[in-house]
Amino acid sequence: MGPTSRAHQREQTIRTLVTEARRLFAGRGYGAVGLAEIVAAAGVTKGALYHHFDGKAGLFRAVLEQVQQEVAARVAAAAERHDDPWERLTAGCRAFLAAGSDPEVQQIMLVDGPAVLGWSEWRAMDEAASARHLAEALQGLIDDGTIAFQRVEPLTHLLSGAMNEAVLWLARPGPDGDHPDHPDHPDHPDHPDHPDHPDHPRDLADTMAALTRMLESLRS
Amino acid sequence: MGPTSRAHQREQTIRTLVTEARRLFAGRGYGAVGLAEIVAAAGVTKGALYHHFDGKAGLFRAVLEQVQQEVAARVAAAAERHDDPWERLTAGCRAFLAAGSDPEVQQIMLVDGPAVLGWSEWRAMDEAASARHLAEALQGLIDDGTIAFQRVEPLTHLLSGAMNEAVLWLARPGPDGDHPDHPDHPDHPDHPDHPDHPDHPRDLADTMAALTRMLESLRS
DNA sequence: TAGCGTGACATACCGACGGTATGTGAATGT
DNA sequence: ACATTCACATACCGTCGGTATGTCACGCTA
Repeated sequence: MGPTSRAHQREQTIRTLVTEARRLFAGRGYGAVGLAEIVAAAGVTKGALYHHFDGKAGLFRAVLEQVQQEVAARVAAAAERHDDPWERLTAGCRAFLAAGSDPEVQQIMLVDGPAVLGWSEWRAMDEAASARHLAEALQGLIDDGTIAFQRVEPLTHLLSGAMNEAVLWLARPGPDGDHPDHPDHPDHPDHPDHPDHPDHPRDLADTMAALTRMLESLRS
Repeated sequence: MGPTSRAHQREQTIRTLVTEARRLFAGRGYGAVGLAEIVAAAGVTKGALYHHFDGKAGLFRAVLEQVQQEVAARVAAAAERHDDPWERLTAGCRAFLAAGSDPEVQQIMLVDGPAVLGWSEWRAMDEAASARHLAEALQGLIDDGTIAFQRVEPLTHLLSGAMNEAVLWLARPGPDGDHPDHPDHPDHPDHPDHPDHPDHPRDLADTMAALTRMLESLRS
């Protein structure tokens, strides 16, 4: 079975640590989770954690990196299913809003990320993971004249910020408690009436419509 | 001089505590500032702090409330200098981007706020302070047909998020260190006279231009 | 294959921090 | 005047992030 080689053990420990930390950070936020809880869930001790990461923030950085990679992958996959640059952009935005429905994305990537690592480092990581693709897509549309000539950076940050906030708003808890403490998954949805978690199912569509209108308006 | 009445002492202590906490939180972030440092700067002890606030987060809440009030006041003041609803909106947005040049606004209101109090409470406070005015302005423009008919909430959050991110991006440190550690108070109490800095003077103009274009595009 | 260096942890411990319980003296109502 | 309450100060506690040190298995070399 699993060969107990050094490299394998190392990788295994790191993976478990990141996975459990991700689960706990997403559930109760960075500040409310202690290292003791993390290492207990991972079945190791603090010694192991500090052997592989430089402290709590370092572990969080690894978690954030993983989350960002996954979001970026989902967005890229959605974009690549289209050929027209404009379609690629809108599809990517749609995929981002959809990916944000994951509570892990909201809490780790959008709420705790900037506060724990500082805004500039968070921005740099987001840039490397996904904002770069957004900027490239926009630049392409500017170059071929699809949207009005302008610098990409301001536009990129405006759109990026708009979508980040939209993700958090879309995930807001409904009138009833959405996840009082743990986003646990009981087999029975509260209201079997409606399909699934969009508390306000029209919000996603309306938000995407407004976003599309904003993008559309940039056409020259 | 100061009448040493109970109410006066109370108010004085609270004000000093909030002021010093605001300065320290803005300078090094919520997590890096201890209560001991705050109460020492305010010239009181932890007993006083816990007598007036319910813990560190409670003090931060009071600080955030103050910062949000000030930003909202500046935005409102800028908006009220115009009569045309459209001008009021754009002027308000411009004032918000300018108000964000204050490092206290960036760190306290935009970075630590959501992480410390949780996104939903932060959102509720922002809603009460300023986002409500944005929503009302947009609703007015929708009602009189200036911009396309649509729900206000998605639009409000998209614009709010866009501007929040824009503020942080505009304040990014230049190639040289902007504020090595302490952006601590120069002798000039608040605004030197110009909002301040821009490391990249064209960024603010370009961002405002892009934002205006986005708004303009919503016209029906 | 015996030995040995190194990597991958576990254990024990420390200082600091957020929070609480209790004491105290001045201001205030009666 | 006296009692009460308020606005703190003091002393203390549990927990947490971080560190120093110990230990044992793996893997390379001779």
